[in-house]
Formats: sequence, C-alpha cells, structure tokens
Amino acid sequence: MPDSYHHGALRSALLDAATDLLTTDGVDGVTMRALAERTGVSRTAPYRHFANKDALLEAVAAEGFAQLQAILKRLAEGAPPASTKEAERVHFAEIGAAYVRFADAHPAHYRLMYGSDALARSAHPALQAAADAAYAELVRLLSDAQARGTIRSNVGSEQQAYIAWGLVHGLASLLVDGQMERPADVEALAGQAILALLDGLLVPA
Amino acid sequence: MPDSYHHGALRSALLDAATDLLTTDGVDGVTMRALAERTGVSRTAPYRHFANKDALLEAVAAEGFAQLQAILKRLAEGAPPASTKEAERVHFAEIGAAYVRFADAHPAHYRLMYGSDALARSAHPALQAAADAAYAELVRLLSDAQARGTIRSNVGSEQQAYIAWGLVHGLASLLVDGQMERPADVEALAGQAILALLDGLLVPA
DNA sequence: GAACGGTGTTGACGTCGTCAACTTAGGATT
DNA sequence: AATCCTAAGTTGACGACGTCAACACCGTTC
Repeated sequence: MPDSYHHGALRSALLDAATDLLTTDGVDGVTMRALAERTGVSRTAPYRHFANKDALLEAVAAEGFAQLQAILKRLAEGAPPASTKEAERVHFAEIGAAYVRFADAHPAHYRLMYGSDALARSAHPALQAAADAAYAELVRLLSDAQARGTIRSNVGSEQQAYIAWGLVHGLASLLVDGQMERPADVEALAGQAILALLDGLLVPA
Repeated sequence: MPDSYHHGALRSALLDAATDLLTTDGVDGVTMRALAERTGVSRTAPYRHFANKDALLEAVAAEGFAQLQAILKRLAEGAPPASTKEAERVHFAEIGAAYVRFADAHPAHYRLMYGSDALARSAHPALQAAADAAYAELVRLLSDAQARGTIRSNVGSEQQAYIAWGLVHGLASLLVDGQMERPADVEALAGQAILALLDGLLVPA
C-alpha cells in the first residue's frame, strides 16, 4: 500500500531514517522535517508517534545502548572463569577494544548516547536505565575479577569501574569528537591502553 | 560614555557575555541575539567583530585552552626533577586532579573545547594550535618521566600520552556530560585514577 | 569641511521545532 | 448497511535562530 493516506509503519520508519541521517549527517542533520521528507509524510506527522524531537532521539539512543550492552555481555560471558592470568589480560584488552570499536563504527550514535549530544538523563529515565544496564556489565566484569583475585582490591570495584570506563570512554570520545589524530589501528591502541592500566605505567620497583 | 552610539569595547564585552552565558545556560544559551542584548547593542552588531557565531565560539574556546595550558604548565614545572618516586606518583595524581578540576569547574567551557560542542578543528586552525599547545604539556611531562626512568618505555611516550589523556578526559567527560553519578570528591577520584594507571590494576605477580 | 571607513541599526529571509485546527480512512457499534 | 470514533496524516502559523543587505552615525584624515 504505497500511496495510502496512512503510512502503516511510520514509527519504525522514522527510527530507521533517524539512524541513517545520524550516520551520514550527524546529529544536526536529524531534523523533524528531514525525517518527514525521508519517510514521505508531512512535517508534523512524526508527532503522532513521538511527543517531540527529544523523545525520538531518546528512542534512537536507547537502541544504541541495547546494542552496546549486547556486545559487552557476549564478551563478558566468553571469559572462561579459571583461565591463566595472561589469558585474562588479553580478554580485558579485547573488551576494551570492542568498546572503542563500537564508538568508532557509530560515532554520531555514540555521541548521542554519551557525548554532549546526549539528552539529560534526569528527564529520560528509560535512557538512564538502558545506560545503567550497559554499565552494569562492566562493573560485573571487574567485581568478578576482584573476587577471583586477578585484580587488586585496594579500591572498590565500583571505583575501578569508573576508572576503566573513564579510560575507554575517554579514548572513544577523543576519537569520535575528532580531538586526536586518528591512530593507525584504533583497536590496537585501545587494547594497549587497557594493558597499560592493568600493568601500570611505572617501572616496577 | 554609556549611551554613545559606538560601544567602544564590544569585542571583549561579547566574549565576556558569551563566557557568562556559557556558564549559566550552556552552549545552547549562547545566541547571537542574547549576546547582543546583554551587551546593549542590536542583533547584528556582533557581526562587526566576528564573522559568524562559530568564529566567536572559537575565540571563547581558545581562551579556555590557554587557561588549561597555563594550569598544566605551572604544575609541570613545579616538579623537582630529582625527587623520590613516591613524590612523583603524588605529583602525577595532582596534575590529573587539576585537569579534572578544570573541567568540573567550567563544564560548558570544557565541552566547547573538547566535547561534541567543539568546532571542527580542520576549519579552525587557530583552535587546533591552542589545543595542541595544551596537549604538548602532557606529552612533555611523560617523555621527561620516561627519560628519568620513572615510567616504562615499553611503549612510546606519545602512546602513553594518549592513554593518560584518555583517562583524565574520559573522567572529565563523564562528569561534564552528566553520565555518572557525581562522586563525593571529584578530585580524589581523578587522583586515584592516575595512581591506578601508574601502579596497575592487576595483583602483582 | 568633505570624504572615508569602522561601527551600529533596521528589515528581511530561510530554517528549525512545534501548536492548533482540520481531514481522512478504516474498524467498531448500532 | 449506515453511523460514529479515533488513530494517523495534513496545512497553516508562530516564535526563535543565524545571517545578509541596505542604511545611519561619527571620529579621523586630508
């Protein structure tokens, strides 16, 4: 039913179009009017499915959190619990690399999720929940490693999670915001960063 | 000369007003029209001093880079070259804390400098230079420490700079973008993060 | 004192998000 | 089968925004 008065699946068509525009033109390219045009409806038709632009962007961001969480969860569960210390090192590095790879592959999406383009969490509790779910994977990873005795317990795993998250998020941010020259191998840099955090920068005493 | 036709110092008044608005209302609060009103001139008067809004924001961001660089430089030079290893640890932690303190004290400004609100570096070479100058302080800090034998040389100081910068920038970003619950003591967290990076997360073999 | 150029003003345009009022079409109710 | 209800889509309009074009003012310089 192409030219019917009612679109039929406008809501999901809008989300798809928004993701497309986000990818090609960045968050500024996502305008209600452009979405309407892309989906072949009039300017204000999207308002029948989303209260306003923020609500639409919230849905797009939430999809991103779900994707990221799935990636982290799959990797976190791929850890054989009683492997060697070296295997654990490599595993942590892979997770960090996967996080940065996600940001690098979907920069505008990542910015919408975590950057200044992000919506105020307080006004969007559903988003907060989606973000928390992704973060929880990271905390679990670290508290498990503490329990196994792999990593130190001199500070709580919550604080370690802040630190580890800060590191990968920092690299991801610098990358998607174009703040650093693009390294030759993004994932290798992320992996090295994790290894540096695990091993320490100081020369051992 | 209050009510004279010509303002006299509009350019700097605009920069001050922009900094104010940035602080109170965020980057979205900085509109050309609001700046004009604040400085008591008409809508388009600012265009006599800045080609467009981006040029004005560029000047504001550049001021931020200069401030940050000054902070880092002062701290970097405060390092007695032949101090104890423990003093060096603390010193690094202080620098990291100072970086995060700057971001925390001027969140909107920091976002304009480094976040998604930042202008495209390619289009603003002067900004690139200002940002590079601030970053150079960090690289110097690390390469000096490598030369002294304080920190490892298994990877280059350039990569260590990426990593260290990633960590403090990540924490700063999470903070200014409201992604994490505000920790009780921001600077303490930043300092701990640096110490964790220096010492390593892994339980020593 | 006349011309000039830097500075400030007013008017207008196109873009954006969004509200209000109207229309359409298809399913449920009589 | 005729009716009505309602979700979904449309057009028109508004205010905010960045910014261009044309004009007004005024201190400086010949």
